[in-house]
Amino acid sequence: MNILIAEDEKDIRNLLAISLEEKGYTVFPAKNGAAAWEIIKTQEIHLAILDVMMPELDGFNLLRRIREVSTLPVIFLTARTEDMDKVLGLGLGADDYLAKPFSMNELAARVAAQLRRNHEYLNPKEPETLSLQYGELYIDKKACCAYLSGRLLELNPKEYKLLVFLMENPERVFTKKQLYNAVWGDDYFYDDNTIMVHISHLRNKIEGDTQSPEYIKTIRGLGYKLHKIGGSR
Amino acid sequence: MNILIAEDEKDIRNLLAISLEEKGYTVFPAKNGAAAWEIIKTQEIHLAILDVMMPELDGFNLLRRIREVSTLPVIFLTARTEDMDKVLGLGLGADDYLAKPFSMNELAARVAAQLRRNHEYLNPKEPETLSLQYGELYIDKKACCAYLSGRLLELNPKEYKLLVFLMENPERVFTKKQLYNAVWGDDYFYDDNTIMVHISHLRNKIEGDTQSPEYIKTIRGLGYKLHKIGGSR
DNA sequence: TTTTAGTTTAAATTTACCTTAAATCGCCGG
DNA sequence: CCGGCGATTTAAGGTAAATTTAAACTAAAA
Repeated sequence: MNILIAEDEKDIRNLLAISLEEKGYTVFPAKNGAAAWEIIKTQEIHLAILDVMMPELDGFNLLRRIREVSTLPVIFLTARTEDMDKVLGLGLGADDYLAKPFSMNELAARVAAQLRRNHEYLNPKEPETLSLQYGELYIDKKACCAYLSGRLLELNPKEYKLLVFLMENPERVFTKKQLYNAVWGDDYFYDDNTIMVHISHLRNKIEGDTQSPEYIKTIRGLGYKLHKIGGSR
Repeated sequence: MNILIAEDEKDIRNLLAISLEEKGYTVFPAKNGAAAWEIIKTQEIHLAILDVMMPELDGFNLLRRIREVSTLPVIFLTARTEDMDKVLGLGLGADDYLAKPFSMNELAARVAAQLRRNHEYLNPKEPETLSLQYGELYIDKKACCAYLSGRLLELNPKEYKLLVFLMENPERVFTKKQLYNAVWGDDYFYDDNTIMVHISHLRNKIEGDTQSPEYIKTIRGLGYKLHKIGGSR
């Protein structure tokens, strides 16, 4: 895995580089945004760590440029909380951010999380299962159709995606945010309520009794999961 | 939180000790590496601040020795930049470093960051176990389900988190405050009673006889622990 | 015995969730 | 460019469950 580090302070840059190399990553250090951009154009980079404030080309504008051509995962570093708000506010598509001072453990964890996430995204589930089944539910992915007890369900696109995602990962609890991420693709305009309404709609179409759902279970305080068939509770 | 300070210069050592004690930490000062090592072996230390140059046993070798037995967070202090490079170059696993002279605020921030980080999950090296087992208790973290003797337990979110935390650290005594921080997060207003009530609820669900609990033991004056199976008291 | 620490229960409060309806968005045809 | 339609989001009110508070009780230490 190749990681780009754009950071103007030498000590921090070295600390980051060495720590990440220890973890087995290949590191490409850059001392300003312009140098970073050169590296991105010429190397295959899998994740970028950008300082917000840098000479030549600052983190914001570098990210903007990156986003014009790719969805490379980007983690922002910043010393000031106002910058943080700005990162979020601009909605430029930073995948994560970290306030200085931070610990190497923390950074390493975030890096691993981003790479893992991106990896899952790039290699979504084994050689494409084209149909899914769970109890009386059946999905034909080629035709994008869902059936309940052999009868076609009229699902809207979001409802369909939600159901597919849950059926691909049965028994596993997802937070609303995770579901939003999986179905909508990002989490910038995320709102709890949206997910809840869609879950409600979906239940109305697949559950016999929405009061005690057979398929989509609520795990209070956590999220939802596709529930084991025949299980209690 | 217990912090070890290994620093040979008396003035600096005292300054550090006093400042950190002011912030509410318990400080264990040592005037050389050998003394520090004795403290580490006998006390429960949560973070170590090591000077690089010390008589008897220098910071590098002390860290090496520490790393053979634990993942204790370590912050290095050094006056010379060459030492800094050495800290990094050796890849010994220092979590952070600080160049002298430094501000107390800076150090306090780094200390807090390390402790926070370490507290979030006590075993950052473990590749997160997805299931936990202890006696007749079993937890499936992916599905967020707890079972007793194969039967599903209906736990509330806080009860669930509490049980997970205890099962991830069996045999270790936690104060009520530590448990509270682990489950609720550090920055909520803490109240003894809350923890006690939740422990009570949890016991009602997992203990056959709440009068002589088999799993969650009370250690009077200290806190609670997940008790060794079959052990007495 | 007195004091302190822990347990338990029930009531009060807060939070999270569900549902419905209305508002908004985005696309297609006229 | 406009109107209409389906899909999606926002908003509000209701409800149930989880959490906290409070108080009475019990056991252990001093």
